[in-house]
Amino acid sequence: MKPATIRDVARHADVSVASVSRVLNGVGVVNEPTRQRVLQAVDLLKYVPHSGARSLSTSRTDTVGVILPDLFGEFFSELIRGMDVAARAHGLHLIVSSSHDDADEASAAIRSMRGRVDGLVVLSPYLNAASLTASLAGRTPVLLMNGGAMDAARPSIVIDNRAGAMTAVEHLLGLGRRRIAHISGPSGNLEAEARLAGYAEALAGSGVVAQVLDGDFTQGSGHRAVTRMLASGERPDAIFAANDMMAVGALLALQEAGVRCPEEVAVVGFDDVPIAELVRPALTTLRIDIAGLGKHAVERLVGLIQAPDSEEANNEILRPTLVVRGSSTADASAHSSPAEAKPTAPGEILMGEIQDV
Amino acid sequence: MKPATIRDVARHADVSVASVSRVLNGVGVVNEPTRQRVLQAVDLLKYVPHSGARSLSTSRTDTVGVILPDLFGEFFSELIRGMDVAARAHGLHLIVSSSHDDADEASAAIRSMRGRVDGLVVLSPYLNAASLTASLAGRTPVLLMNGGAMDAARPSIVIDNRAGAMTAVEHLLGLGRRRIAHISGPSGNLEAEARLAGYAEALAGSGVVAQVLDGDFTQGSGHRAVTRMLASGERPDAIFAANDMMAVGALLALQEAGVRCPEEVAVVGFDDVPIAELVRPALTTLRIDIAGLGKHAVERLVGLIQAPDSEEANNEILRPTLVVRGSSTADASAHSSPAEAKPTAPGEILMGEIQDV
DNA sequence: CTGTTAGCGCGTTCAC
DNA sequence: GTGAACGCGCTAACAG
Repeated sequence: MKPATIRDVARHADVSVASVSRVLNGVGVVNEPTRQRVLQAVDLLKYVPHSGARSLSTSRTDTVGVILPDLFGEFFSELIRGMDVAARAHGLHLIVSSSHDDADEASAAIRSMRGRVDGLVVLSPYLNAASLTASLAGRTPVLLMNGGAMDAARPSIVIDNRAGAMTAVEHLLGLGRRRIAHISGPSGNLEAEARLAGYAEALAGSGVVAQVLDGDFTQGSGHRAVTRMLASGERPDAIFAANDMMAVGALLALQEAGVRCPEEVAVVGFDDVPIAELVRPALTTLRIDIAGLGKHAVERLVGLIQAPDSEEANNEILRPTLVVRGSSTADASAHSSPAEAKPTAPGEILMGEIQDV
Repeated sequence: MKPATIRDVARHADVSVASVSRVLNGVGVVNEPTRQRVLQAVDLLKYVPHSGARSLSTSRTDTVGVILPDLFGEFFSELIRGMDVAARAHGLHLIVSSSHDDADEASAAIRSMRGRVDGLVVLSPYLNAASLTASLAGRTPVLLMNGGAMDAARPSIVIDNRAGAMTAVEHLLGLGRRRIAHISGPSGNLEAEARLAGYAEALAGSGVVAQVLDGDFTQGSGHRAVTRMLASGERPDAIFAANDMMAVGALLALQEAGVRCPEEVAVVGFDDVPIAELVRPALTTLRIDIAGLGKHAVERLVGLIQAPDSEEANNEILRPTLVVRGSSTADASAHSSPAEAKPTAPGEILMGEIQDV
């Protein structure tokens, strides 16, 4: 009852394993009669090549891996979707490994990938480059996306979080808001820290005093942060959350407290996950084409796999784009009104660009 | 520059490969001195076991695969998240293979998994059991989740789509709605067809005439269906969409047209994806604990892997639960008001149960 | 306790 | 054109 192997097929077709291999891989030349006999045996025995064995012998797995901190929220699912698209387009399988909150776990995960994948996309916002490099012995091509302290010696893609955050704050300042609070991401997270830095920097020149509420990138933390702040009597006129999920939590907290958005408090998020334009008011945010990013990452990884040293140390920086929606418009009529419901508001303002370094 | 192999380590530590293997796998007994020499060599050479080779020899991959139709929307990402949780808990890797819209693609995908995984969770709502079984030669444990025509001879989990749909319609009828339209899922999709059947059946007894709008499970299709319907002059007083994404699309279309929900038109979805409770009005839907489902699926699969014939042909049926939110309450004050904004509305009504067959 | 060796399933030189 | 044999890297008997 065990699955047939290539030898079973060879025996059945009365040829050698070499011929079977040739037929199946379409390499070399085989006489038509032999070819037919092999094909016949293959489907009689329902033979399916054992990809593990094949990998061992070819040292190609036709699989790429992705190391992620976690799988919550829409950011990572969108990213995976994009990566999957690219992987499939190149005939590759995708193996995901998540929930690596610290450097050690991530390192272990990376190591456990040896012999399983041809290349890796690593998102580890908590990992510093040094610790990462240590894990990355071997010659496995790796594309880094650990926003922040990037290892200049390795191919990478980073999001310009600081610039994005500054854009967000400047947008709010431009709206005349003067009490701008920030809901931060988890401490130790490089992306979160860069966004916080951008917030602080943008504020620095304006005389507006910074007010930071602790968050951890989850919707619940955004909700709690705002609820607590309101309870303490604080009344900012704008909130910049370090990501969209927290911004959504903030939006809900405001609604529960009866505080109108954007009239009383404007809200800006970061990432532009799909729900950003579905909530009401729709969320102003810094757009990252997440799925596109995932796709692009895999494509670069494929390039690395095919030509390991071609684009070494190519560090790419993506600048997020400001998308203005109802949660931060001066126009009060935009708030929760049916007219504003269309998925793509006509008044969307886009800024920013993608630049290569 | 090539990665060190176990033989390099053995040579370096001046022992045999067997001893290295013993030390690394903690099996058998090894003298402390030898053990130390091995460990030393391992980290000098930065040796990492080649899991591919190990798999070939142990015939275990420590990986489970999941075959999906696509990766759009929140349903699949939630499912993957749940599966990942369970996989990690069991020390397994997860490999995803998506975008298999027809039986052939899915079959190919399943076959290509041989030698890569220890077991498979297959979601293929387009696949009939016969064609599936053909692909599933070998002894690879497979857990089916192709809602609908389940192969009674294989372990499976199905969602009681028909019952769920009936519950939805009955809920709307109970609200006094008499013109209930249905936005269907893609034709040929078993889940979609079962939901449509449930809709029709629930209506049959009530004298209400069925009205079906074509959809394909995407938000856009729900939006278009409703827009077109309104344009044609039709005015239902309720819409039951075959999934939440289409329901969200419907909600937006209604808003754009200035039709009030739930006052004029109530809307009910299916799945209870995370955004269901974030849109306004919050969406009444049939809850499936998606992440829990994914987790449970992997756990059953693990059981199958450990004892292949233990629970054979255990067919499980999950009954979705009605969750009433703002989009279908009689109470008009619930609509878009701040008071209704809290994530978990106090007035939530839950029905249904999970049953084992 | 440790070393030798035979596979795991397949691709791939080489001679024939 | 075709086949025999070796190697991929590792585990698991089996001897010693």
